Amino acid sequence: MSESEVSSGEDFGVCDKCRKGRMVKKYSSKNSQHFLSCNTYPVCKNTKPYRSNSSTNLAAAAITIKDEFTNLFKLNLAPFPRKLFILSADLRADFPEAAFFEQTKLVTIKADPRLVEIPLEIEKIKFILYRYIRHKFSQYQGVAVLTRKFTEENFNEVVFTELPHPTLGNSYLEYFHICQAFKFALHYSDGQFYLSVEPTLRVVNQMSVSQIIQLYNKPDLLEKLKSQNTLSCFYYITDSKGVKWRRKGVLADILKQGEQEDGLLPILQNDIIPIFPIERMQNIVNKLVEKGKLTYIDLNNRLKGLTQLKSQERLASAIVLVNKIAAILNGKIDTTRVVLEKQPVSQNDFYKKVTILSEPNLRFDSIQDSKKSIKVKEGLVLYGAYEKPPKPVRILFLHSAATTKQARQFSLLLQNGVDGYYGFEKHFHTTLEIDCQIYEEKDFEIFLTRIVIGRAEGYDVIIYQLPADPSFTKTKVQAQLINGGIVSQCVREPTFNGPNQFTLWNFALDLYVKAGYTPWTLYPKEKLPNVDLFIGISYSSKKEKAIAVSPKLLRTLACINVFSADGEWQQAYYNADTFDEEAQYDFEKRGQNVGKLIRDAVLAAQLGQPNLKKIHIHYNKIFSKEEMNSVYKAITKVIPDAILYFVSIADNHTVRLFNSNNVDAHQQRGGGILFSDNTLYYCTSGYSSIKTTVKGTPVILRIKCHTMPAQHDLSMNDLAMHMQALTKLNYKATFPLTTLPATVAFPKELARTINDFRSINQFKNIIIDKRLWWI
DNA sequence: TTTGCCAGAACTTGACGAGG
DNA sequence: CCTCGTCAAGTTCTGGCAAA
Repeated sequence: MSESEVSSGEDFGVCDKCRKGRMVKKYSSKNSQHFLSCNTYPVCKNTKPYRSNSSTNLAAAAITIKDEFTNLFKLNLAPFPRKLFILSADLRADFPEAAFFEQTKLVTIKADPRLVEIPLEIEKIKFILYRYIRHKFSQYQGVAVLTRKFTEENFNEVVFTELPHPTLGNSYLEYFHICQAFKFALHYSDGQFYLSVEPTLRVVNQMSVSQIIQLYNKPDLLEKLKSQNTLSCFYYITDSKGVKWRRKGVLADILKQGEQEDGLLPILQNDIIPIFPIERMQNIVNKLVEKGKLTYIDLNNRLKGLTQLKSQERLASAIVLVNKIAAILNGKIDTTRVVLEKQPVSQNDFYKKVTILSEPNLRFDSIQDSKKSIKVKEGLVLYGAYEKPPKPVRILFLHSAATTKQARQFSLLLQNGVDGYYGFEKHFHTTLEIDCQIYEEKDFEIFLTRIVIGRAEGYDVIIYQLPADPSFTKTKVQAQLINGGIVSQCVREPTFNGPNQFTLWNFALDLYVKAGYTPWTLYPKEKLPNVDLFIGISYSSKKEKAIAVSPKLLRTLACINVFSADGEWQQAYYNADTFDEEAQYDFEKRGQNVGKLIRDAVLAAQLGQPNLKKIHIHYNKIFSKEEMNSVYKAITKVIPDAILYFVSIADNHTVRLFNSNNVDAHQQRGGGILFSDNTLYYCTSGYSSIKTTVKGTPVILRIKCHTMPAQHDLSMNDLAMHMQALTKLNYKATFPLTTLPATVAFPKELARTINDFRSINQFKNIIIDKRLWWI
């Protein structure tokens, strides 16, 4: 070491050589680089290369961003394609740029008299662009195209191996390649294409073959590979155009071709990238540690810490990636110039922005409408529940003999409260009576049967602790009880063993709701605009658990309605339909069934609300045309002038919203953007006046709406208000809000529960009105 | 199975094209 | 017409943490 080193004073942990000194960052003027060295120098001469932690890189990459922005980046096409053409096979050679469309329909943007013209469709152009981007990536040197799951060769994701991870930093790269992968999606809004970039962490163990040989300390890789039956490898091949392609199945190829005459493998060693599962990586690390080759890294632990990227980091990663993509992408698809802007799009750039909506009030008394609050717990504490039943809620608590003490204690706490939970009566204005009953393990079955036969006379809800025998599952017991008309709540021993106030709160609310009472409703004076009735539907599919040779795929359609009587909102009706290949309902004919089911819901709602007209149907997926037509047909039979709003609500897309003015650049609850006349991105789960903690980056909802008939007093702002309100109707927890509105969350759960019952052959048509028995 | 919210992984379906 | 592979998109499961 020369004298020209300058210590920066930063600490980089204990020296792994002498275990006495600390590693510090120093600057060498000789090679103008930073490096790490032990501060006991010259006693200990340990040095390490200094790799700048990526967070600083990312900060530098974070270009100036506007107040409110998204993870969308403008993709400009100039001139904007006006026409699309089909490229026939015999003309392929004349259009080399179109070669990458080979696996799909051959479509090119270039105009040429020899080409067959097809109508312009945005979806088609999006498809072409998507292909183009992937194609470009695969050509770019230094960019490895990896797969979504690292065991197959899909060209779905692109990984920049040289990019360090913001949290792990570079040091990790010495032993594993921590790859920053991302998902991207193309969007089209108002004449403009956007690319959304979502970074996701992928850990891949990529080692060159020479490293493997070193690792196993054996030169005979071939033999080694032969013994690794499950080893899954990628390798690169170079095609005639000099393009590097990633291919799977190196093992098969090697075994097929064998060693070549010169003793070399048929594939260059450096082109092989073996991929191990994490468990295996961990073993390798352990071995290296034993050999003293590296300090121990608890990979799983490190990964756990990485699972939640805050908005700021997430966006910074995205920007780094977009810069890379832009460098690769900017160019031409024939005559159309493609340019990706590196600046994230501001929310103002969209056709319309949804400003933060105020938090709707909830009503906590069915008689006096002055008893309102925006917070659930506050409202319950101050005013009690919406319904205040005159008779006590009666519970039967079944528990094992071993947990008698804890169960009794739990019951007392539920009744009398602890910390911030003040007891059942204080909050719901109804007493809670709990009878504890001990069961012997071997008698549980008999016990259960006896309760079902007796119809649990005198009890509103049964709480049960599952016996140790694993054949009794929650699903099984719940099904048996509900088939006998008994509403139940399962509880685990750790839950009632020393519960905290939150547990008690949620549990008490659960009992109150399951006993059949409404804890709160929306505030009637803040009537939701343009809606008379909400209906939520959801499908669930699940493989039958039967031992049968070919288990059937079970599908269930559940339907909930939430309707208004004089502006007050409550869940009031549910129904579920099951599909069976042979039986009454065939999934293939779901288009018809969904119509029938929703018509029933409308008829039920009409009893309390004769002048139904505007009906919103919420769904977690995209509606098919068939479904919409079927529903429209069925409902207009009952209400000829009905206006239907088909609202699909998705939370599994790649678009995120940010706001640089907030902590971590998160988007608050209540904000959103209008993407088009009928598409809204809206945040329901960020920080708000009633939510003080947020983890990771808030997931936002994508709300698409179609109306039938196509007439329009449709305002997406109204839909945003609906979401804001409906996310507060979750009667499962006193947590003030949920991401998904109750209209979607409840049917989802109902459909799943019923499917669970069906998968163990415990399904009957359950008719228990006005009880949310499945939550 | 107190709950929900972020995550990731593994799985499935449905649409579609290629090829027999 | 059928089968199979590919790809996009959806579902289900699990973990860790915090909730007023």
